[in-house]
Formats: sequence, C-alpha cells, structure tokens
Amino acid sequence: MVYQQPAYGYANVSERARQPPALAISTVIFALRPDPETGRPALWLPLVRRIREPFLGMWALPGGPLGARESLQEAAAGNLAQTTGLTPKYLEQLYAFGGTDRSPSPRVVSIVYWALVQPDEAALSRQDENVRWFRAPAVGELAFDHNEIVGYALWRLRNRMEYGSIAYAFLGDTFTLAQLREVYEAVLGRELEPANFRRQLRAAPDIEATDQYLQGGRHRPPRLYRYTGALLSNPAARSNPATQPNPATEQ
Amino acid sequence: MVYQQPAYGYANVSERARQPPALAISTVIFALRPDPETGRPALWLPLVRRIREPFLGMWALPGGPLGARESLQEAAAGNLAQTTGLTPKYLEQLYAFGGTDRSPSPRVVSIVYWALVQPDEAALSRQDENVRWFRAPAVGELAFDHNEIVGYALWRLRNRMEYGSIAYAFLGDTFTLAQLREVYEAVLGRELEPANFRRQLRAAPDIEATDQYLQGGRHRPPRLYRYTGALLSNPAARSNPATQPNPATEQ
DNA sequence: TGAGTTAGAGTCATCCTGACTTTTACTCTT
DNA sequence: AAGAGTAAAAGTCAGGATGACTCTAACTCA
Repeated sequence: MVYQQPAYGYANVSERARQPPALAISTVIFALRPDPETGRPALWLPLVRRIREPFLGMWALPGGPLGARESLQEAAAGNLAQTTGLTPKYLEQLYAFGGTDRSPSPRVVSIVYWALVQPDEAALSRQDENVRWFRAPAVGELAFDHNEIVGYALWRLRNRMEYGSIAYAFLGDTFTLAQLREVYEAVLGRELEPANFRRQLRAAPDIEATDQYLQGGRHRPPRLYRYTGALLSNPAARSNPATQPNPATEQ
Repeated sequence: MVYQQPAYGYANVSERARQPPALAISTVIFALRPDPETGRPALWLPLVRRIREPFLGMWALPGGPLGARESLQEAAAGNLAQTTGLTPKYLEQLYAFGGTDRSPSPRVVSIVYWALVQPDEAALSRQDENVRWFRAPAVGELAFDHNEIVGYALWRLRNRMEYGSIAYAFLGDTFTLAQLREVYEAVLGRELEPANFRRQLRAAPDIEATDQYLQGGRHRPPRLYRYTGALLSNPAARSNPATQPNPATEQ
C-alpha cells in the first residue's frame, strides 16, 4: 500500500528493510510417557530453559537459527539433536509465526516444526537443569508466544490423529493393538471401544500381523503388529495431483 | 552437528550466518472461472511475469518482501492487492519453502499463502502483459520451485474441500445448491450426485435457506442459501483444545 | 486348580452413503 | 394455450460402516 514496487522481486528484500527479520527454527516435540497419577500413557513435551535475554530463565521450545547449508527440515532435526538429544521418527512443518510483536526488538519469524518420538527414545533424552519434560497441556507460562504455538500443535496433533497414519510414530517397530489404542486414547483424550478399534484396524490396509506375541503379561498374550505404510506428508512426499487422471472425463 | 551452540539463542542468528537467508511472501490464488471448452466452472490462478533476474520473463507466483510493520498475513494480503488487484475472501498460510537450492545465490526462504476469490472479484482483477490467468493445473514451466508449490496448493485445496467449509469462499453471499455443487466438482475433478449432495448439505449445521429464489433460468427456480459459519482456520482462529471438556469423564 | 485379566471373535440395531426414481415448477416452442 | 424440455427438490432402497454389547480363548498368579 505504501511501496512503489515492481510486480515481483526477491532481490529487493534487503534494499528496503533496514533490519530484515531474523529467521528461527523451533520444534514442538511430543512423546507418550506414563501419567504419574494414573500410570497410563499420556502426552509429554520437552522444553528448554532460556539462558539469555529476553525471557531469561523461562521455559521455551527448543530451537535455533537456520544454518546456511541446511534446509528447514534439516535445521529442525539438527537443532533437536543438539538441544534434547532426540532423533524423532516423525518431523513435519507446523506453521510459520511472524507477528510483529512476538519478540522484543529484533523481529523474529519462527518456522515451527512438530515431532513425535517413541517412548524408549524419549527416555534416553537428556534431562538436566535446562531441559525438562512437561505434561501437556499443562506447561506453565512460556517465553515468547510459545504457549500459543504449543496449543496449536496439540490441535494439529489431534486433528491428524483422526484421519491419519500418525499414531505409529509414537510406537516402536512392532506393537500390540492395545498399545496402539492407548496412543489414540492419550492423544484424543477419550476412551475407545477395544472391540470396535480392533475391527477397524483389521480393515486398514497397511497394518500387518506378525506371528509374534508379547509375553510377560498376566493374561492372554497379545499378537504383535507392524505398520507398513508411509509416515510423512511433506509437500515433496505427497502424491502428485497434477499427474492424476481426471475422473470426470473417464467412462 | 558442527556448531558448538548454546541451547537456545535467537540472538545468535546473525553471528553465524554471514548472509542470512532472505524472507519472501508469495501467494497461490485460486478462482473459479468457466472452462473455455465445456463452459463449466474450472480452477484458474493468476501469475505474474518476472521483470528481473533470475528467471526474467518467466511466470511466477505473485509475491514480495515482508514489510517491517506487517504480519505475515498482512504482507500476503497487501502484496496481493498490489500485484493483482485482488482482495481475497479466504487467505491462509500454506507452507514455508526453504530448500537451499531453490533460488540461485542469495538464499530465499518463502512463506507461501493460498487464497480463494469469488468469480466476480476475479473478473475485476488486473490483466495485462505481466499478469495473466492460467487454467490449473496446466500452468507451464514456472520460475523457481513454483511448479512444486502450485502442485502442493492444489493438493491442499482438494484435501480441505473434503472436510472443510472452504467451498463458500469461492461464492458470493448467497448461492444455489447447484452452484455449490459445481464448486465441489471443479475442485475435486469429479461429478457428484445432485440428490445426495442436497441431502448432505441439508444436514450441515451452518448452511441456511433464505426465502429467495434465483429467477431467470429455463427451469424451476432454485432456492438461494447462505453460509453462516466461519471460514478461516488460522492458529489464532481455531477452537482452543486445552479448554475443551474431556468426553471420557462426562456422563 | 480356580480366580482374575485381557485378547480376540461375534452379534445386532442404527446411521450414513451411493444409486436411482418420482414429483414439482418453471421456460421455451409450436 | 398446450405440450415438450429442464432442472429443483423430495423420496426410496440396498449395502457398508459404526457404536454398544456379549461370549469365548489363553495366559498368570494365588
């Protein structure tokens, strides 16, 4: 509205903005760990403590700058490994947050990723003075607009769960149907009928029964299953719509 | 993996990267206009011609830099109005593209939005030597990675259409059920049963029958309807999951 | 050996969906 | 003025999916 500006020009970015906004990559990490009260699997996420101003001492999402030779995805993965020691099974872009008032003085645009890790991996992760796991969604007051970001990530997680193959990212290579159901229950926040859940999963195409059973329980040993489908849904990984035939012209 | 880096530090961005990546905002705009062959509504999108290197002369998505006092959303809307003269009814973030090789030399991270406009508005939009509408998905070879971006936007549009209240963004304030069905057909690329479509829409909560009828056709005049629900689903606009009651503990 | 526990299969009424038919209300042509 | 043409709107029906529930199988522990 103010600028007299040619139609399109990346090259112009630095000409105009004296202080171009800084770019940061952050990640919301989710894992299932037992609830201290009920003992049942529940959602947790790790946060790191700010060791400099602004918001010094407060908890925040792990993150950092974008390396010159890293893609956004690589930056998220790399920074995650550094700050928390985690290498997630699932890592996908969540949203780019770029409000003008989300950080004092130098303006920061954050591209936020969200990750899902398996419980055993989560148990290995570093935990010290500056890294701690919190039970979602009760994470207290966070630095910047990170409460809003965590809320949005939770919403997306639940949304994806309803029509997506995302639950398997919380689990190991093989799993019982009860374990898979507990993932759904923990994320969706409600109980599911075990019998109906089993029926639906038997109809799912890319879940495959192994010939192994999980021993050790005080009851009939459950069969182990394996997921054979794909997990990620990046723009690069999606099926290409442009090459699909037009059904309206067929038949 | 290489950097020795404190846990979290936005302030570090400029210390390390000598040339911090430039930030650009682009938008994929969709509108329904008649197909020149069949005359039925089809998907179109406007592109602008590059007037400088790189990719000089090629078609590209409208876009530009991020103003210092603009949010990302405002930047997308403002740039849209400048380059194409459009003020979309629906405007939402699509994805942030940040591969290291998507633009020659200075590296550019693009935060891409997607917009839906009504046909009458689209007809008003500027169209000249440097702005032209293309029939999706046949847009030819575009600058940068914009073919990939358009493909992803199309995929998202179809995905949203299946369980979303997005179709109304293509239409005016009131519309007939046949018009709404044509929107679905154009986007999904297949024909729908008019009778079943009607039944489903009668069951939808936020679609409301007016007492007006569209005259002028050579047949029984159809009733006009109005959409009363919300369109956008930004992180800010979503319903907050943390405040929702837990269904498992009810009843 | 029997009680306890969960796995896993099966039953049944109900809702939703796709495919189709019928009736209504308008315009255009003869 | 009457009938043909067209699309709107309502109705019908079979099949599939879903939610709630019951019953049997297979293990462990006291």
